[in-house]
Amino acid sequence: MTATPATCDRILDAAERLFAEEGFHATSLRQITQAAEANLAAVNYHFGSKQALILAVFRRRLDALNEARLARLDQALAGSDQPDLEEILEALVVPALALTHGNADDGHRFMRILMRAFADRDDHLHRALSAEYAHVMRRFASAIVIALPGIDELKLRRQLDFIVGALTHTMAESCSKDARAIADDLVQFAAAGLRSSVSVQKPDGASRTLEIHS
Amino acid sequence: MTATPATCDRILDAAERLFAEEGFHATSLRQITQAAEANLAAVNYHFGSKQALILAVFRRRLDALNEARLARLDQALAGSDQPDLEEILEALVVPALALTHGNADDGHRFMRILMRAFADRDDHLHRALSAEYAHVMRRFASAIVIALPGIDELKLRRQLDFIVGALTHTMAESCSKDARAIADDLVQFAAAGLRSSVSVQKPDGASRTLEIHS
DNA sequence: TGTCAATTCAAACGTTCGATTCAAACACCT
DNA sequence: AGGTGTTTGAATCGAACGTTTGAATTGACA
Repeated sequence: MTATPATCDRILDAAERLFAEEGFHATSLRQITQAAEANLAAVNYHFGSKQALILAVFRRRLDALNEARLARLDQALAGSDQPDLEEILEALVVPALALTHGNADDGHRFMRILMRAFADRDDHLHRALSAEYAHVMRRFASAIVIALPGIDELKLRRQLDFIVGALTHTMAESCSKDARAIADDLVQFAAAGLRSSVSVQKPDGASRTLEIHS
Repeated sequence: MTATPATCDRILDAAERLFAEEGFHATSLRQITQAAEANLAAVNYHFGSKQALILAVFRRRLDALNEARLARLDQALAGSDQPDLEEILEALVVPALALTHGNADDGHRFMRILMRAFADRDDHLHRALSAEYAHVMRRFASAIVIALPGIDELKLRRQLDFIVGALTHTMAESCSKDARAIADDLVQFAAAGLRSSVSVQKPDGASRTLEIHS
């Protein structure tokens, strides 16, 4: 299918850039193939259809992103019986800015695409995205339950959505040079938010979290 | 311009629904006018162009949303010299779910549109959106600085982006019947995140922040 | 060098798009 | 009723869309 690296990848790169800038439907195959210096028919030859190209652009990075997240999560959990919450959150957040494998704007662009995909009722795309994300989020939820025993799991699901939303929105809006600082701030912000729901839930004196009062 | 309520508003309603479901570019004027039981030419007559219709759909709710936010913010600030952080955050979050003025799905739909608009490099739309949001966010940042004196203002800007991203993402993804619980969780989550950056910044004993109530 | 499969190319297909036109229908005022 | 400005209707425009086709080109192996 995708034997040669040349045309096939040039199309993926051009499509990713244009999709991020203009959107899926607003970008024509003629724009993509022109930017990729490829023939118009090359898209349907290599990918079958425009919809399949969208999915290919999408999977190329998201698969790697979520794989990196889970690998880093395993690493964070391997240390001890009581994993560090901040390390878990870094496993969720930091790989997102490692998307910038070559061009420094790649991560920024892909976050825009990610936000579009979330916003789209594109069905095929939205379905595939939600399914894959659900698996990853379940893993992270389990890890956080270990790090913060007693946390309400329904609330945790929502809070994970908060974190993903904050990460996606902020990285899509901000320039990529701030990505590292954003990630650090988000980890701290999210850790405090998560801990707060535990300390409210378990007001018994032995709470190890949040004992900075007056 | 928009004297009669009938056709003009029917078009706006249909456009909002279709934009949320299909996206701006994927929705044709023919779909909109057919759903609105109006003539194709009515769109260009009433709004001038498709782009202007998008802006009109957008402004109709966003103006009201941000107005409600600022009104509730003023109310939260009027109470005392030391405003309550949770009340400020509620002023940011709660009006978003009050968008559901008639149909319960309206707010959910509009959040999808909002996310699309953020993701779009639509330029006119993105520019107008960012400008209007910047004004509101500046007001909220000032209020939070009063509620949490000593907070780092650059970090606060990022944290406000976290909150807006979490709100938009979560309300767009979840069904609207959970909106109230989501808002409550988000306020608590965000308040803890904001307070954490202050307590880290000012570890001197007299920190008045973070007094775990109840 | 000849062969064959993989890839690229130019050209065209039918469809749908946003926009425009002009006449008919409507509402409102004197 | 007659005149005026506003709104809708049906038809049509050129442009751009995604897709398809079949011939030209390439490159590896015999």
